[in-house]
Amino acid sequence: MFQALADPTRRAILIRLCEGPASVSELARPFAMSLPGIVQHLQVLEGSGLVRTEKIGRVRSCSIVPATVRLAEGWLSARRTAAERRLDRLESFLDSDDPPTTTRSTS
Amino acid sequence: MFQALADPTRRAILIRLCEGPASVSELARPFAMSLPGIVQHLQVLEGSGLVRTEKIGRVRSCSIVPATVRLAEGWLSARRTAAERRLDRLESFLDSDDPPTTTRSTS
DNA sequence: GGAATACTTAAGCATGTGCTTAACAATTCA
DNA sequence: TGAATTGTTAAGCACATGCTTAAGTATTCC
Repeated sequence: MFQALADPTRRAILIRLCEGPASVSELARPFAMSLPGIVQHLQVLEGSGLVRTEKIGRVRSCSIVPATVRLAEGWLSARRTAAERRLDRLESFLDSDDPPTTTRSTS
Repeated sequence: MFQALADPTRRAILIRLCEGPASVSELARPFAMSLPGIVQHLQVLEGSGLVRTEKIGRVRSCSIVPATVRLAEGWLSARRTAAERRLDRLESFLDSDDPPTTTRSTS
């Protein structure tokens, strides 16, 4: 998932898909890149679950999957809040003289 | 930033750093990987701004930078809400007969 | 049917990434 | 001082990644 987000072209494709579904060649138009190149990026995006595609007739329609984006978001949020929570505890420990609830070093 | 998050070892390092700062060799301990390998991952993490390091004496102390994590989170959040907003408009359009506020196709 | 459209597949190539080992600092401490 | 600890640098290697071109395969439209 983060692997899929790591490439600027793929992020640009995601940004475009926020405005609505698009065909492969519509997605390719803004880029100075061959169609197969774009298709390969789409495969990575689809493999990560960030994008869903459906072929109707000869045109493949691509759309973003918000739930998967939210998943990545949730991962980051969990880490960040854990880190911040720790910093908050540290801060309040430094501010007051009250003994903290639990620590191992200060027996 | 997403590039830095794309590697599982680096994500594991981040998870560890949520619990507090750690030295390079402390970070390396859980992994079946040489020290230089870990150092290289730390360089990527520091380059992305996700981790801050400071060398005191002969030990380098590494800590997570929540603000940068929040930045990545914000990027994802912006995309997701844009995509969801569009889907909500679509849904309410399908549910009611009221004309939507703005669209280009239905002049 | 036959030409145009919209992709798809396959192959190949240059560069990037993740890792290793080996050798080299720099710091601490007996 | 000199040995142990902690990290750094450099080189090299295997494999992954991002791209290309060339040649297919469906679909649609005339």
